[in-house]
Amino acid sequence: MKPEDNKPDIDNLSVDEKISLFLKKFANKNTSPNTYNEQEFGGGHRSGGGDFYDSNELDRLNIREYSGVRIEPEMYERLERLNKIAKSIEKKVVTKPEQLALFPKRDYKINYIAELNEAQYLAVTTVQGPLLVIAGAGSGKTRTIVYRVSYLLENGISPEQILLLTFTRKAAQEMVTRTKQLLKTYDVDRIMRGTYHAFASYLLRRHANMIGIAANFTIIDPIDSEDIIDLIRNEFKLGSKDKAFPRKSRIFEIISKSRNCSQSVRTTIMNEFSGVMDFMNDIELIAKTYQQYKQTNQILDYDDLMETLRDKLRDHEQFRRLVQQSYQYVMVDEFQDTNLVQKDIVDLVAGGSKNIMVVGDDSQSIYAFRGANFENILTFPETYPTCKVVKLEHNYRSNQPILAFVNDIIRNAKIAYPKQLYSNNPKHHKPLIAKFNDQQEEAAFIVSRIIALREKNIPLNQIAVLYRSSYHSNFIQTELLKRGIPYVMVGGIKFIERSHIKDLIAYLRISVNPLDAIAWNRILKLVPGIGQTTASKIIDYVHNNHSNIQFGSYENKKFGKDLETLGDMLNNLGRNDLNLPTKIDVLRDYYRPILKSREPDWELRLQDIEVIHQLAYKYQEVQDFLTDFALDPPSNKYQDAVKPLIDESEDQPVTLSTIHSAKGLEWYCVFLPHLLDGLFPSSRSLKSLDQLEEERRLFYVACSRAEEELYLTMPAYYSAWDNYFTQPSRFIAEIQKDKYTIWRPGQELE
DNA sequence: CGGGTCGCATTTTTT
DNA sequence: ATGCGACCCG
Repeated sequence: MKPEDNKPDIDNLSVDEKISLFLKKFANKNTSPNTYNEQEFGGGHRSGGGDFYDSNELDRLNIREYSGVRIEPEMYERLERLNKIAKSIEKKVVTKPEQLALFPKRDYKINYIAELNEAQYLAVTTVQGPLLVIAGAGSGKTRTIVYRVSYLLENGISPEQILLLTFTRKAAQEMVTRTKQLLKTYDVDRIMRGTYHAFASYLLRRHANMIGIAANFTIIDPIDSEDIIDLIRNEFKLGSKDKAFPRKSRIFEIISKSRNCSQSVRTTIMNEFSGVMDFMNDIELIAKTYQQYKQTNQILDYDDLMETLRDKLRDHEQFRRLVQQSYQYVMVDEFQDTNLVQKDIVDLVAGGSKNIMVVGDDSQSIYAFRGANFENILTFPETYPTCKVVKLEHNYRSNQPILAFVNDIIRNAKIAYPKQLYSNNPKHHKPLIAKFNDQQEEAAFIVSRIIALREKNIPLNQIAVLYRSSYHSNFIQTELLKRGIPYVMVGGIKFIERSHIKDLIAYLRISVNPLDAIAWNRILKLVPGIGQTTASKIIDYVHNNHSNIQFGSYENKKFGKDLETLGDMLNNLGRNDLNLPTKIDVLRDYYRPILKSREPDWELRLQDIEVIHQLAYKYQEVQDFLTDFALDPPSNKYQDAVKPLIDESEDQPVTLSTIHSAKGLEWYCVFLPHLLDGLFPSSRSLKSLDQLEEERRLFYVACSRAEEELYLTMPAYYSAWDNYFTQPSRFIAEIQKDKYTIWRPGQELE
């Protein structure tokens, strides 16, 4: 049967059937003779239960059989320079607490010496001057920060003087919550803490007058940014004929990357996006116009928040002094993930007191693709020559065999601070590596192990399946559904990015700022009869009308009535006597028919709006609500609220997550599927040493999430659109063979 | 000018 | 499957 025969019925197929259809399609695919190995697969046809790969393959893994990455001469220089710095820190490592306890001895509520290990104690009590804390995976990093905050408070530092910068709101909140538990009598809530972006938005709004910017600027997310780029491209009629012209998402990626790395668009394209070199001038034009557009419309995107704060701190002396005086003790979490602009901000804020502590693990830097510069942490000792260094290497998470495996991953890294994690937990077996005939068998193995664990009374929420890319979860999901195991997915599609949520937010944005052209453009096009051209005209009209929301000159058009209804609704949203939940009610009544006419699953989407409604009770001001929504795209909590995949059993769900979203978390047992070379490391990363190194760090992050059990699995083959992968990941091949166990088909596990 | 339909390319990771 | 852009008709 040809897949095409089924096309009309595809919606009626079960997930399983759909997947098997896909498989058939892939099996018929012509594959390049270079990568496809006839021998191993018996010509690609399965003929009943046998194994189609050489089961001894895992025994023979050898890193020399993998094609290496080309390394340019200047790369060697860089490696040498960085490794020199990395090694030099050994001289700065502090060992003696007595010299550093600068505060007078006093009665502490907390027995710091007893409750912390030696390295943690040093990190906690070294509070004057710059300090670099290299915190290996699972080494009690959060605990150290929490105790350090307590230590400062107990020594009479007022909470307002402490600044705690993190990458997620969750991390910031967790630290404060734990500090509160530790120290009940202090006003911990007055500590200034939050994400870089929240901190920037707070400072910029609060001191807007002083630094000469409008206090009511709009913060836009990347989707809005792409919309602006689209507008610009249409305006200039760029690339309308040329199929190869990059999409708005790619253009935005380039612009953002160039800004995060503080380099020109031209340089960025030449170095990292050579595929769009032909459109260099057009992209530069778009980038320039994009910046101007935001400026005229008082809009800041994520990168603007960072850049504006950096620039104002650098150039405005009064502002800088004020900020420096406000925050005498600065602590920065996950420093390896900062980009150049964020590093500048940190340096500027801490430039007065120089009481700055950065915590991070260079081996866990996995965000270079969006501009994170892990050299920031490596070069910290250069920026602050007098800095002290503490290394946290005692791991409280994983057992010794897993740590031995994890240490061996980092041994293969080309650049890293030297470190060896160790643990007092010697029990349990080595990580297990297994290969299967196909993805289904792999998934079946994983799920049966999950069931076995549950029978051993390991709660399901102590188990995670972590993968390189979100689409790698398909087979696992299918299998979990089939066997009735509840699960939650972390990462993936973001709630905030769904179009109906964006629509709702756009209405609210206009009620706060009637000059918000992006929001106007979005919602005007929802009115039947209004397209791009008319929308632009109406936006101009509103601007020239001193931003009064009324459409007098359009009342005779065929959409005049609808426009009037929209205007009335927006005016209601702007009323001061209605609270936010009531406004959402108004909004929902207006929006429901629009949604119904546009989306077949409108009822489901309406439920999402109910979630917004619930959230709205927490806010007094629409502005605050919008700021939070723009800065803290809350993916996880909404999925919790919506969670369609979990049945109502009392079972806690298994976690499915991308490795990126799993950072900082831990589970009793972790499965890493799809470990084929080309998938992980991704074939796209094999072009440069930097990218390959980052993939390895990602592998390190993944493996170090496991407390007691770690399973590394792979199917015998994987076909992608243009590629075919069969070789186990090189990251396994480069590990010493005594660090893991190979599973043989049919072998029983305890 | 708006809106529907068709065909094409597309998947890395996301605060 | 999906989203985006090109193309065409009213």
